[in-house]
Amino acid sequence: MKIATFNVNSVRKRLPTVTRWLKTHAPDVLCLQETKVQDSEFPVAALESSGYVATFRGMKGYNGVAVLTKSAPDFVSEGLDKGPNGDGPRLLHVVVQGVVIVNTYIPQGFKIDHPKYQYKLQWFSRLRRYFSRHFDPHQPIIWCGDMNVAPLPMDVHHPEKHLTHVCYHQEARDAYHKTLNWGFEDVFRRLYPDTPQYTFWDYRQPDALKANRGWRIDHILATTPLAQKCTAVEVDVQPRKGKMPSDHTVLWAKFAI
Amino acid sequence: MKIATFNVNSVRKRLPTVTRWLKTHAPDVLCLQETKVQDSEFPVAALESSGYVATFRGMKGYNGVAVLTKSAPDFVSEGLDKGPNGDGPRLLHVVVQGVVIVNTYIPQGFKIDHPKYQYKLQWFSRLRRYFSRHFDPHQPIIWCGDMNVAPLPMDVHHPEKHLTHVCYHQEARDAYHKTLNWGFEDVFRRLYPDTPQYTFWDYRQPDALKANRGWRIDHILATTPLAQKCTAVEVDVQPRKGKMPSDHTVLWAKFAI
DNA sequence: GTTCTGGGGG
DNA sequence: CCCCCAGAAC
Repeated sequence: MKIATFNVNSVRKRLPTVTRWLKTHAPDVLCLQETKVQDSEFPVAALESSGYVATFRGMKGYNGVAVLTKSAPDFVSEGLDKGPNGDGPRLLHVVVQGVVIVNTYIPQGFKIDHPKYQYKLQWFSRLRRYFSRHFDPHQPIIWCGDMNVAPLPMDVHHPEKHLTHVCYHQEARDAYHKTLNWGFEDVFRRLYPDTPQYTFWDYRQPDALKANRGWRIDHILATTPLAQKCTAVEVDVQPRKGKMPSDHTVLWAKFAI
Repeated sequence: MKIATFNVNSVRKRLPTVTRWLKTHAPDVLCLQETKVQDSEFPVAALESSGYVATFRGMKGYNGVAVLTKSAPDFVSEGLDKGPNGDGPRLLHVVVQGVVIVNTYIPQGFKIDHPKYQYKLQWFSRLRRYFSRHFDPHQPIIWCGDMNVAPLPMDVHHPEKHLTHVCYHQEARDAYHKTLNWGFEDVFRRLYPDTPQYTFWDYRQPDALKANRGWRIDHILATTPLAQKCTAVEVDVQPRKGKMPSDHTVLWAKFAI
């Protein structure tokens, strides 16, 4: 089973990138974040003709998540909680081929002294509760998406310069790790303990890609029974290098199931 | 000498269309209207590498005219008058290969009961004065551009439905013809007195192009000595049919000089 | 429909 | 830098 995650920064703007990637890589599952589109405008048809079923939950202008699968999921749920405060456009939980997949777009947090940052930190604890409430770490579960956290110094260029950045600040890393420690493993780091490899390069940073000034903030995490079956993980930089790129690129992992 | 006119509706958005057209048709002169770009942002380099010198006068967001020539013009002037009321971004007057070329983007006029319509009508009389002040009808002069006037019933689909439209209203046609009668001939009508042929199809009209519901409002006019040497005129519908089209298309004419 | 503007967001 | 939105223009 091949599963991928990609913060598209508008699924409508990135439709050619997405369909080409699906064609080339034929993943079983592609999780998207920042689709930035209302459900009524989600490009279902284009993805259908690429051979994928789209499960999506979006809103006007911001956020939005989607899961593309080769066949319809056996189960679908959205948001951390029921109701309007559940942040539907940030979490999709599906079951495909017996595997639970939780696709999240974690709040970025703006600045460490802003209420949005507290919201981000709380999001991780709410998510940990979500996992506890619904699953057991012995189940095969994948948690993936844009976590807006670079877990280790090697996961950001010039870490010492970013100590107060919402994606590297100690509290954010702690909150992320606490949720991860519910029962997940970072499959990229499992296979490549020492390889610096980014998944995001800021549009605003000039020559960010050329100079490789990026961040590893997109992750695929798996519970131990699944992580043990992970045979390959790769960051595909191609989409970021191509034309009309998202600021993120695709991360994928293969599992022997 | 081959000269063309094209309302691009943003020269930046239409750069691929323009460069492809230059490559395919190799005109001596291409006049552009609605470039919608400040002079500091005009895409000089891209047009230079197509082998053309760009003379341009634009503003932020609206209007803007340009003349592309194979070599630098011998003379350049902008606007109907000196100063801020001269409407520089609506008129460029250049001299190339001994031929005067006046490229205009005539005000559209909004609605016939609006002050903008009076401004449009006045524009034609100011332009006639411009011709009188600067030229003689015996000189070889070309006046071309987006005139925002369909001169004859055959120049608009359903003329009877557009009697109060600012581009077909009698006063607008009269104003246009009065300026034309200073000493110009419509070279398209000279060669094709009875052929309905549009140059503009409204984006908003569904299937406008397919159903050919358009307007002939872009024109190439020449003083008699030059008009007599006109050997070919054509509306090239290709750019309007292609992807990312302007709402106008290219009109070109060839002169045996 | 398509492109601008300006403002918000990352 | 690139995306969204709403509003204006044609």
